[in-house]
Amino acid sequence: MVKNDSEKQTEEKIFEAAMAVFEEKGFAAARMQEIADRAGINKSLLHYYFRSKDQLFEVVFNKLFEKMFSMVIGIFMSDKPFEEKIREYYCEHIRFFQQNPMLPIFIMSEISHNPERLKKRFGNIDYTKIRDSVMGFHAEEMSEYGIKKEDWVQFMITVVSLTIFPFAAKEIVKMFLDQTGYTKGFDDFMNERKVFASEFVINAIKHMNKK
Amino acid sequence: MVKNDSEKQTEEKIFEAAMAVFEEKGFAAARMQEIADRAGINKSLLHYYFRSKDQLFEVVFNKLFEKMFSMVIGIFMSDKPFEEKIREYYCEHIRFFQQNPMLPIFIMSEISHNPERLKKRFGNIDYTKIRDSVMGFHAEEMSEYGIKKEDWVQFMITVVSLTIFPFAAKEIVKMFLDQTGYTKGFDDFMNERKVFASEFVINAIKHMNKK
DNA sequence: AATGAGTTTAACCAACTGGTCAAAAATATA
DNA sequence: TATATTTTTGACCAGTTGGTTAAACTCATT
Repeated sequence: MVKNDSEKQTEEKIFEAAMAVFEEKGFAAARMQEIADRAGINKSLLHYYFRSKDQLFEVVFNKLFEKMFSMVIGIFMSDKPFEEKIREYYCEHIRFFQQNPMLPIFIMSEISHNPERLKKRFGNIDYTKIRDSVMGFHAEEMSEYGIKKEDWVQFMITVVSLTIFPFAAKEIVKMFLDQTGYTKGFDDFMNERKVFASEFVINAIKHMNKK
Repeated sequence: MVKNDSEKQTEEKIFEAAMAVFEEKGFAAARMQEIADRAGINKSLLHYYFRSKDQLFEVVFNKLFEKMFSMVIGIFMSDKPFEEKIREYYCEHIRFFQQNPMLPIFIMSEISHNPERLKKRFGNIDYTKIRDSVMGFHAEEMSEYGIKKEDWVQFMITVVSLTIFPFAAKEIVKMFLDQTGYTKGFDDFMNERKVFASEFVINAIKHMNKK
């Protein structure tokens, strides 16, 4: 099978349309016809390039999961000083999700409705290396800040929660902002959150051993 | 129309089955036939009691949203000392979601896929009273802990994030626990989180004004 | 120009899905 | 018991959905 330019173009068009529709509607509510329409091609062509809806979804899901995953664990892979790292992370992290606001809810929703997909994805990959590098790397800082080793995962989940949740619950937060008379919009709120979350986390860990 | 016992029984059976199916599958993937099966009745009977799928879903959604909402803002309505309040909140909050693990992702997913539902629900309700009582009530504590008034919403979102996110991303967290060699299960992790989250938040706010 | 492999399309299909309806069963009313 | 009312059911329907297929089109190679 010789892949020429036009094929790659078509496949990409389909893939991008599929990403958009799946992310927007979720698997169950997504329609193959709509994907075809947005890609500007015939519906049969979807099945020509990707055999079935499930198969197309799987490719899309893996791509988007990778996108999200690498962003989320990015912080724990950098080698800057801890506090600087935190500030920089929240800054980048929030900026990224401002451009991909539906990504968190899409990933979480699809996984919770079909956990097998996650297991299938991660079953054959060995994350020992990443884990060790991440955990080993931060060992000094952990003890320096008084975070016990067994609380390491708690801490990571905590850091991540502060940005992902507001995006996942974006509409609820927006309503809340309205109700409380916040005049600026969601984006401004999240921009302010870059600083708030950083300072909050840094304050918390600075005094963990001074209980 | 005289409502006798059997009617109420049937209606309730339908309602509970609908709650279960909708919460488990989400609106788009939920099937009226499955709801009927779980309720142990004929499918036509669904339409007899609740005209359409949309209507049945709306009732279920409102019920579940109320359930979640009252739990989430519960903390901000109590009159105990701040730190005690925080500890108690995380304890109850996590215990509650351990019994309703799908609730957060269901609410967030459905709202993000159909924000109009939220607006419809809250459009005609005046939350000024709640807002004022909550915000007015905590005014002293806010200043005492050095939380600026404009950061109040940031703080609330932060507190709530720490428990809701791990449940919404339950499967991902579980995978993460496996990967990092955490031998105990998700429930144990969340039990430990009751303490971790409390101390984390308390540490953070204790030193907010001592920057 | 003829060939042939890869690409795109229109027409079509079987299964599913929410929803209807008239009849039957159950229950209340007289 | 006879009648009216409400509850429950099975059969059915129209629209939708993922997927198939055979024919048509494109285009490089000969």
